[in-house]
Amino acid sequence: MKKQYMPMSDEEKEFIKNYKADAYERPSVTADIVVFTLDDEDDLNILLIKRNGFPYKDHWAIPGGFLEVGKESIDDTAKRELYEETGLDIDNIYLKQLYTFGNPDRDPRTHVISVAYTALIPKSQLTISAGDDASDAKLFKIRYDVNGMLFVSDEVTISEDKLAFDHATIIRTAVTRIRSRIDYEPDAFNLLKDKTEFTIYELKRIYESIKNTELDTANFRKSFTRNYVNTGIVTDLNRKRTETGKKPTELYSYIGN
Amino acid sequence: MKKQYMPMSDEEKEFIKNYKADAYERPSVTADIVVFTLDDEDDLNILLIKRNGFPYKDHWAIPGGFLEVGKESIDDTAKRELYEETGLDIDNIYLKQLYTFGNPDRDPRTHVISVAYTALIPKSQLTISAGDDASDAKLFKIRYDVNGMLFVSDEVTISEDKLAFDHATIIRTAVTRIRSRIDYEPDAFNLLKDKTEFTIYELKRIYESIKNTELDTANFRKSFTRNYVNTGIVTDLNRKRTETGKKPTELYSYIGN
DNA sequence: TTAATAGTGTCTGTAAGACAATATTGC
DNA sequence: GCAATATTGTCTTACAGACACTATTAA
Repeated sequence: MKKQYMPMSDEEKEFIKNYKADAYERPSVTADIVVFTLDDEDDLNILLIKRNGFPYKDHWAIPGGFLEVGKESIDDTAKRELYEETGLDIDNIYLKQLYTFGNPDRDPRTHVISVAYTALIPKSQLTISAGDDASDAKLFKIRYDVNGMLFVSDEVTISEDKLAFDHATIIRTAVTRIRSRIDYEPDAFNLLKDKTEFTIYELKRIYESIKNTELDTANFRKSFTRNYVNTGIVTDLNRKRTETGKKPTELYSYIGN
Repeated sequence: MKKQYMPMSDEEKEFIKNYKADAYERPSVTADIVVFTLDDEDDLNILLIKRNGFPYKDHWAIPGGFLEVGKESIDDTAKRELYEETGLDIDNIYLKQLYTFGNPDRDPRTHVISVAYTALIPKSQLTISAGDDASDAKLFKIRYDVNGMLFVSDEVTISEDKLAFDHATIIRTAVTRIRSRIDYEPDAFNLLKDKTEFTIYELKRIYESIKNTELDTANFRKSFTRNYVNTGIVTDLNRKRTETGKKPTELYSYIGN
């Protein structure tokens, strides 16, 4: 790790002591998180909150919040906001930086730079509750119509132009990213209910939801074996799970690398 | 494109008018650019500047500068800084966002969020000049030793722990990124002296420099033909360039997609 | 036995890597 | 012809997709 920088000369110490950050106008910085999960029908969902303050009051948005300057890294801002929103154990969560959005007019208050993150979380670990800045929080299925995306829950459907800020763009970027990453990264394991004990079909359903297509069982097994079992990323537990009326299924455990 | 947000109610208009961005402390935001080029020996180089102000005075750093709040997007900051540093026509340049670095102690002055960019520019288009904030600017070959990277020019060699801020980390991230992207994206074309008229061997040398390995001519031609010529991304000019003592070489032109 | 799902085997096409062979220039 | 480089062809291996086939459970 990089050591902390030590000013060398008295002149430099003096400069830093007298540095006025206020000399230049500064923007606000937020971390905003696109939380993906699979619902009970194994459809890909994202978490949206309903804003209860201006701007975009009563609009749906992705969760996020402002960086606490000098106290935390922007990654930690994302972790903190995710914790406040979902209450989950942050350190074992898939949370990756996605892209930084910095148009001057994306927020009507002031120039706000948004560092966007993607999180993949099994629904069983999500405790969805409206936080301080939200009057509601819900999971929405991602659907498409001629105008782009739709966000569908049991009670509400939102078209993407109704989302707060540029959050539709952020979500589209996130969906594109996880769809392309799934082909060469083991991201899907993070959506398993229990990655220490799962069947290949549970994993396959995750791939199908993310890729939005059906996969061939035999071919999926071949690449699963080659890429994960044979490389040691996944261990065969040599145990089976039996469900009524079906042939028992082999169980695997995700080790990682 | 997303329409500009229009506040709906008088209440909301009032809120935005009275919004005090200063209520919360804000960080500074910079765009910093890792500029890659190939030198006359076809080695991969990066552009570094020597800082002439505190902090890290007289240390080498990647070019960059502060966002002008409310006036430009963070992408435009990167373009502007790159223009100020190299004087080149910004609109035809490969400039892509890399990653955002936001540790609170990466700059001793104050909390500075750095949105890092990668640029790929042919050396013939680079006019290297020290700008306002630099006493020198130079291209450096990237070399490796046991401790990590070295940056080597004719007169100077810098080990990565001598770079300003966390710029060694940023450069390492950038190198890793372009090395992996080269296998599935047509980034290499951006380093051609003239992408409207080039030979397959000029392109091959760029691939070899970025991947840091020798490539088989026959196999390179096969994938070049399949991925670029047959897809229309590259046109065969049906003309040859003849050099003395050698079999003439076919010329191609990059169209893009 | 049968319905339902788990799991295997085979064939085809494509692509990557190693490497041999042929082609065209200036001298 | 020869040196130098350009270009083509062949062989092997890996892998993805399509699809037919076999296996094991509960009822």
